[in-house]
Amino acid sequence: MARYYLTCAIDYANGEPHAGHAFEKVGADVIARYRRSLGDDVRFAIGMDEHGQGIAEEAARRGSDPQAFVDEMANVWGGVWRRLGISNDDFIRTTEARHSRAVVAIIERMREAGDLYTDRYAGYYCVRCERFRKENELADGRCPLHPKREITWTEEENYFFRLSRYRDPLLQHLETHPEFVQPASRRNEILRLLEGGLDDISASRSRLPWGIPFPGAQDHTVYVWMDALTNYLSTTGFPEDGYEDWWPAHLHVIGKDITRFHCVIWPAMLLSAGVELPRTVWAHGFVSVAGGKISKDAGSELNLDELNDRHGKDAFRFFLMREAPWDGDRNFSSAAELLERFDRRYNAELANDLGNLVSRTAAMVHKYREGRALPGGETVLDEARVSSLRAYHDRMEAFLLHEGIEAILGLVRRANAFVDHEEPWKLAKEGESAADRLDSALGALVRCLRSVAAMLGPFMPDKAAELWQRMGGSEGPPTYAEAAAAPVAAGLQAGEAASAATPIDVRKGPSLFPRYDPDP
RNA sequence: GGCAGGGUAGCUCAGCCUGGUAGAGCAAGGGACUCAUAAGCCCUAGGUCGCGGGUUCAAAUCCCGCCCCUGCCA
Repeated sequence: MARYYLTCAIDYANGEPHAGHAFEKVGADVIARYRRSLGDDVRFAIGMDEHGQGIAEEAARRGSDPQAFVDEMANVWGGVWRRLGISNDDFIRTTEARHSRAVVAIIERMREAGDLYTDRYAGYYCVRCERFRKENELADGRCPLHPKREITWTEEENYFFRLSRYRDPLLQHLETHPEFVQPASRRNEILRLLEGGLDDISASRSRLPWGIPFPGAQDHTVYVWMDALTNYLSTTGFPEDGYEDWWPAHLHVIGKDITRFHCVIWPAMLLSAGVELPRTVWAHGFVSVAGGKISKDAGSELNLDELNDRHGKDAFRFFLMREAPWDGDRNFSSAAELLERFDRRYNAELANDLGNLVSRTAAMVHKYREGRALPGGETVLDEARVSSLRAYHDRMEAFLLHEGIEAILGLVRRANAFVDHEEPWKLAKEGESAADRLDSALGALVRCLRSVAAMLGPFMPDKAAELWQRMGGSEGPPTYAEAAAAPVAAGLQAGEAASAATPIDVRKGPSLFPRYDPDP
């Protein structure tokens, strides 16, 4: 069984999660579930970044002890992810002992490699960015990203990491591994950044107690980004034996705003420490409202739990993946527009197209064949089904999740047209003479819905499982193998997909996606 | 300021690489049907393809300039 380790960026524990965070978690979860549906042994890790001055200050502001504060935040965030159906196998927190052990280990390896040295640093320090800014980087004497914060002149003796030394190796790695940074637009940005040269960066902070003590200099703490990045390694058990069962990671899912940390600093740290590099860093775009990240402004109208409850969590997951491209951005002009599109998509695509297809199929199988769909012969719908499976598989392997959904919906539309074209109700009236044709049509529809369930599983786990079971599937999530989709996944001939079908007992049930009628 | 991507039907976008009748989905209007969640199916879009030049028999599609938006870096 192939192993597959993927991660999300860990979240900074100084505030509440919003729809933008959900976009990343759901996308990564879709990939995790997709890999599982293919039979991979998946490890999916998410977590919290709990160190740094920003946390210490927020805790103080709330009159709380930092540890108590991050404990509370971990509960809040973890709860949200549970309600969204995020199937993470681990939840790493940077205040855990297993994490600081890994951080200390990697720092020590970097030191042994001769990549750490001490120097005096002076500059303006932005607490929110957790980084120094040069004078010419300031706007009106403040950090351009956080203009509301005072920025303070700071001088300190720091440890530095010889990042500059890794410019050429990194460039070479990106050249020889084009899949390392994706999508390609992000890779180009990193290439250009590297071509411009790299400065060494500080690896420690003094007078900042809320962090991991720097090995060999207990009055310093490890630079928060180096601390945070190492989480990907610490969930594998690094540096203990056996961590290589999961490392290198196949995929780091991150936001496009932190590519430099994941595509430059992190791999440089790993190169320095003599640890293998992750295979791919995927930088997704943002879901935004009125041009800004979804946050406090839109937050009142776009509360995550309310969005989750509006049409059910699976519908919300579907909406996020359907509406926003996984390789780009999606801006809504207002919170109202977002909700309107959510409602429309829900009614048009889930209730009308898919939900109705499920009920009309189940109803016909019961009305004309007492609930049992016979295999019948292959139809044009089987051809459409196989090509959808192919397209879906292609798109999902390329991490184009929104296009994967499109492949599913295309098949659903096709199936509805197929019903109207075949007119099974007429075939039923014709009796014996049309019996074969009726069986073929109903069989094709049931096979189609089984494949839809398999493809939909990563996006809408509960609804897909329900659909799967109604269409004669066994307990548990649908898989490629069982959904007559295995030949496609395995690259075999298309025709074999349908021939595996045997009589299928179909169950009727309440509407899978009841139409939403907003205050008639 | 440098680099990258983008500006196409009311909305969200595809097409542009490999020039030659402008497409899809949603929303809207009409029709035939009845298995179904009054859902589905079929028909209906006359949009200066950001602006101005150029190349060509022919440009949304290639070249040049400009305007606007977004991102990365300064």
